[in-house]
Amino acid sequence: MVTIKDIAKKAEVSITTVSRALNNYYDVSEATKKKIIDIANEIGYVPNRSAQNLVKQKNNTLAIILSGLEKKGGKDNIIYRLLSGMYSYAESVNYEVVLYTTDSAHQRDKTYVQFCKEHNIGGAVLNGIKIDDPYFKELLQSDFPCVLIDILAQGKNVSSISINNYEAAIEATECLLKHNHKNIAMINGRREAQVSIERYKGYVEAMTKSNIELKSEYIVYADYMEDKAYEETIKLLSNHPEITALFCASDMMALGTIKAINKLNLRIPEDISIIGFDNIPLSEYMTPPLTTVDQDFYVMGEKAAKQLLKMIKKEAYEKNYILQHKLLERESVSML
Amino acid sequence: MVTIKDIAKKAEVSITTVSRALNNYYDVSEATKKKIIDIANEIGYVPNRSAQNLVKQKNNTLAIILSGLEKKGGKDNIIYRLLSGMYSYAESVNYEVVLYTTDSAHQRDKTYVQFCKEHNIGGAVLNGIKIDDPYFKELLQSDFPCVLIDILAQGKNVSSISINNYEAAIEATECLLKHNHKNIAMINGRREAQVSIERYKGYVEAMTKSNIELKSEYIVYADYMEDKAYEETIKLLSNHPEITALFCASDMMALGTIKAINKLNLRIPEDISIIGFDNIPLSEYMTPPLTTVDQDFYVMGEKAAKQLLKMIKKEAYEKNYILQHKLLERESVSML
DNA sequence: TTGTAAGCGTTATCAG
DNA sequence: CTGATAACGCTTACAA
Repeated sequence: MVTIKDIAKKAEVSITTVSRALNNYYDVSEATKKKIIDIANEIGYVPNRSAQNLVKQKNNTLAIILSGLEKKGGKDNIIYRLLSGMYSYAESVNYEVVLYTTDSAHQRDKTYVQFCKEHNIGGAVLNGIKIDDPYFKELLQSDFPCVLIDILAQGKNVSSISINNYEAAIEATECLLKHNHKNIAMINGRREAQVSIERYKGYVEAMTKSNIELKSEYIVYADYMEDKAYEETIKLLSNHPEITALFCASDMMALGTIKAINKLNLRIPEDISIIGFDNIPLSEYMTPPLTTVDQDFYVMGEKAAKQLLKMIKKEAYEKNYILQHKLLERESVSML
Repeated sequence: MVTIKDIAKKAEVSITTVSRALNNYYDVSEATKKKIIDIANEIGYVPNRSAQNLVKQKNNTLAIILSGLEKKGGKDNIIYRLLSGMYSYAESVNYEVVLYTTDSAHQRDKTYVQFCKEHNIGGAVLNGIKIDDPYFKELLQSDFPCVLIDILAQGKNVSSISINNYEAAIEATECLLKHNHKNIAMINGRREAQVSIERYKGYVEAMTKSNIELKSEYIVYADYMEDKAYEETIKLLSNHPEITALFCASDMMALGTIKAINKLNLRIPEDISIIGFDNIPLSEYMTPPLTTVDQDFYVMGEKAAKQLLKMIKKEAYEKNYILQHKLLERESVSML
């Protein structure tokens, strides 16, 4: 390994001078600076991050904590887009990103806080974490800056980023309403998840505003899972053949729902209209192309990193940042 | 920050003893060990990775070097699956994974070798790197262990992992042949890419074995890009209406091809049969579901990490590891 | 403009 | 079984 010592020896100066030259300090003569840099390049010197991080008590790295990188997951491309956006911004400000998952945490029995301390993390972006995860709570109580995706922030060093799920759900439901549907069911995600609650509220609001009586049997929960949505839809439509439209709280669930509808020999959108949420890449390739609410996860990742940096640098930041969403009307909804 | 010093003070022992107790050395009494561990937990001690890495001259981390995390990319889910597999294995052996991209490299003007040295990387898995990338060449010549995805290994500390692209292409082409197609065109990737070359050879072999004359006009290159495949297909089918089947070297290109076929008012598979490559999540949801060659990128990522670890530990490893592929016959190919 | 020396948190060597 | 002490590669007062 080539170290500044080697450079110092070769340049016949002290390691201090080398360090200063390499870090572009003001108080070193042009001549020596040039000599040192030349030698450094010549012998292929690369600074040792561990040593740097040890001595400077901080470390230009951000963590992204995810619920898991699953073998079968990733179909929705959400994590990929979040990650890309985050990397892109982090890179532009010379930060690095490390990834940690709840799986690893529980497998290694290392809490998020431990992970962050160990790696001298500046702050973390969290996605897909369940709010009752004890490690999550611990992290929020620590004073690591955290940006939560899709969960409203509470706590002193915490901020959040999401779209306005309530409004988006209203728009989605109203789209169905506008097409004269009245018996509209909702395939929701998880009862406890904030996004699900918001989307449910939006659905309720739109229905109520149109003076349509709510039926609790029309609301089912499928944990954002394709398979479960399939099963729930089969049950739902078998028991309630009067239903003509379905609002799914995620495109992944819409996928399962569509399978169920096909299985029941019903047609989309002739018999059943369907609207999704997220705009996953698949959605535009489905038959028919899925009408859905677009969320730009790439931008969300970027913003999250940006937000985190502000928090780290103690600059002003928005506690709950709202991103624009967009209803994409494709072909899975038809007039009744 | 809580350090071993703090623990030492509280336990009234030396830091040496603390270190030994925490690292579970044999030569420390049960009593003191317990005391130390209790105190460590009590005051929330977390080891400092930078310090550990500095003193132990190695670092349990692996790099994955990718061609880029693009805003619009990731639709094929390949990187996600590779990453998941790699993380999964790395985790099981207590290694960490850091990610680096060619984008960052060129943007920051930091070569892969520099990145690896800086981070004290044990070895790297590379995917999607162009073989004429100078940083890539430099890395191969350094003695960092490298595992290449889809590029045959040459060099002393380099190994590779891929499916048998030649065989797979034969199977794919034969599938078309078996359905009585003769005018079979190929939408290939990049002329210089090894996988493209192998797949091309397989196509040629299958065609030749069936005594079908090869036509160079039937081979087009679309850089693995959806849009380009669209354009090339339009041109190809317009100029050669006798073509009845298309072998696409990737599902992403098949996507573009399908769009083109629809645009030309032809039907799949009645007018044109089509076969893809990769088995991306989208492929089974297309209309009709795409017949394609399945590659298990999750397992590929796992194996790559496993291979890398063997190399790092100087154990025996296979120079070119071949993974199983599988032809998935769905509904985009029909009998002529 | 340059050098000396201390120190970051940890592990490892060696002596007791 | 335990403790001084050096060392890892680097930055940063402070001194010259």
